[in-house]
Amino acid sequence: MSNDTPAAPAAPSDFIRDVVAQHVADASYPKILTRFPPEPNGYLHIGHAKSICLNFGIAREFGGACNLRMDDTNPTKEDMEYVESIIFDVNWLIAGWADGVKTPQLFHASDYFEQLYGFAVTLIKKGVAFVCDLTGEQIAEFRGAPGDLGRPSPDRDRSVEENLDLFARMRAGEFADGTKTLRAKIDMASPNIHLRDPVIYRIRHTEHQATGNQWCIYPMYDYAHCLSDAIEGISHSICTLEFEVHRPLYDWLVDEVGLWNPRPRQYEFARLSLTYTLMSKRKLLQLVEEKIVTGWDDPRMPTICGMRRRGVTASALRNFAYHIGVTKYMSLTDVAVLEHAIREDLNKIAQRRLAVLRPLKVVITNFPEGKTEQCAAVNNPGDETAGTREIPFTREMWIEQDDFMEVPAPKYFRLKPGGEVRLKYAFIIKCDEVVKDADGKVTELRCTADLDSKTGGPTAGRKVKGTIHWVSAAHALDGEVRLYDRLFTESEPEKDGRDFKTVLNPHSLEVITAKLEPSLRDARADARYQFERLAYFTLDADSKPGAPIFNRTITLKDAWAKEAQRG
RNA sequence: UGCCUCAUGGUGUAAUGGUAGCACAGCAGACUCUGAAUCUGCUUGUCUAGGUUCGAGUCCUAGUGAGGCAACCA
Repeated sequence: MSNDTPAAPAAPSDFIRDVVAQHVADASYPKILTRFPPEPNGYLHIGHAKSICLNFGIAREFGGACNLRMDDTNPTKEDMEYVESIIFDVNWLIAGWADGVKTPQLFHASDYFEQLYGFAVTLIKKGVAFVCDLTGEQIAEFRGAPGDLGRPSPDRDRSVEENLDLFARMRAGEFADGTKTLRAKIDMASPNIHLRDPVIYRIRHTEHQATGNQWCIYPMYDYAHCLSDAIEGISHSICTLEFEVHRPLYDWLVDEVGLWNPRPRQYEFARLSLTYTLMSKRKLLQLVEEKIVTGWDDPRMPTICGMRRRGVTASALRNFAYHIGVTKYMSLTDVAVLEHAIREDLNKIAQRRLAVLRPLKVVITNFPEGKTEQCAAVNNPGDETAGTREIPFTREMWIEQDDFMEVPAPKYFRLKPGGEVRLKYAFIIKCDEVVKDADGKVTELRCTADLDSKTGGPTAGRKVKGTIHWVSAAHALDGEVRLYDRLFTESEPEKDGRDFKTVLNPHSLEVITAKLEPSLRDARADARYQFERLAYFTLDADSKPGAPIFNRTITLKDAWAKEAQRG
């Protein structure tokens, strides 16, 4: 019964949370510590949102914490721009929900380069790592294909002293890129290819986004990730399924360095796939570079910044993540689940407004010229505290073209010749006359209003089947409205290896000028609006004072569209 | 061809050897000054074949199907 932030939904049950719960029950770890470890080589998307919600959600539910860690071990692909966007997006997504469990400090794999170097020396001294002179091609060839056996590198039995010397000189910058690597000495005959003496350090004379020119050797993901987890005291290292085959290497490295008890363990879950959506960073980059979209934050992008600009709320994204669950099954989630989460959240918070997207002039012939009557409109029918506002009603009005049919379809109950309809929050009107231009196109409707039918009036209770929205022509504010739709016409854009560019939706963006109710002049960037009977909208950052631009987040469900299609 | 993993309605998930449930989608209906929301109801499922058990979606074996793994990427 409190007005505080709503209680967290009951923790969902999934195989990872089950493990964590067991570890909490057994007190296996002093504290549950997860981490979200993106590589700063691109913008975060809704697939990352799933992972963020999982990692921060577990920390939150089990009294733990979660580290945000830049997995920045490959300076050739990483950039500060991405670091900043990732920090912003994560904070936005968890704000008011799990910000309390986010470790204040920002972590980097690169914070540990010195320690990681030391561990590598330890491994060399133990005789389980060696410097290898093979080229990349040779390494691949010696590694062998799955099913075959690998062959050992000729350098595999170098002495500890020589390895130590060579590795130090690698660090000192004596060798060119690609001429030497440090490799773990594990098992060239392993059926798991990742165990066939994996490369753990390579030479890269490249400036690093965080460490500058301090290093010219950089650890590989497999080496850096598990040890970074261990250094931070991570209890549960949660990643996606493709790392499953890396787990034996993760365990081998942590155990060989051997400093941690309890030690971190890796768990894998299936990444998110969504219908009508591309998820790979590479493909999203392609959309940006080929200018199919306007940028990473184009409202059609499945990036967190794109969805935010589109008007999607963080809580909608979190609820979505909650609903789809966590498994090891490679599923394809219907984008309708996401859309439902968005509508559910927006329905609760959106301010209702009247706006006409495709205007048709209506003249109320029995309403005096020059007169303005204020109509009280509720801001949110589900939230009394949202209050009401006044909308001006005059003789000349805009209504939606779709809300009139000269020859009405079956079951159509909006305006038609001789028919009645209610103007929301105002009068019931009757269509007396249809005015057309030379081409026979309807240009104007002449109607009479039942002047007693306004809310509170004597005939206010009269039932008419249809209610439509409207805007006073004299008061209407012209505003740009960007109508976004899904980017692809096919639910699986890349099905059977098809090029997604062959199934782009040519109507994924339509820009129109709409007639807005005057109060929208004061629209706020942080608010969400529902243009009644149409869709949810949010103000775009491109807006200028007096020249608002609205992005359509998502349409309202439309039973009539379905019905009309059937007929 | 080797190794790893997964398989529950149309979709996503729950059921931890004991009545197969939830959500989305769909379909009906109620209500409605949003063809929205809300409410009610309905349809649809344990990949196959064996086995263990009083009892199997769950355990075992085999098969089938799907995904992953052979960057000095993560």
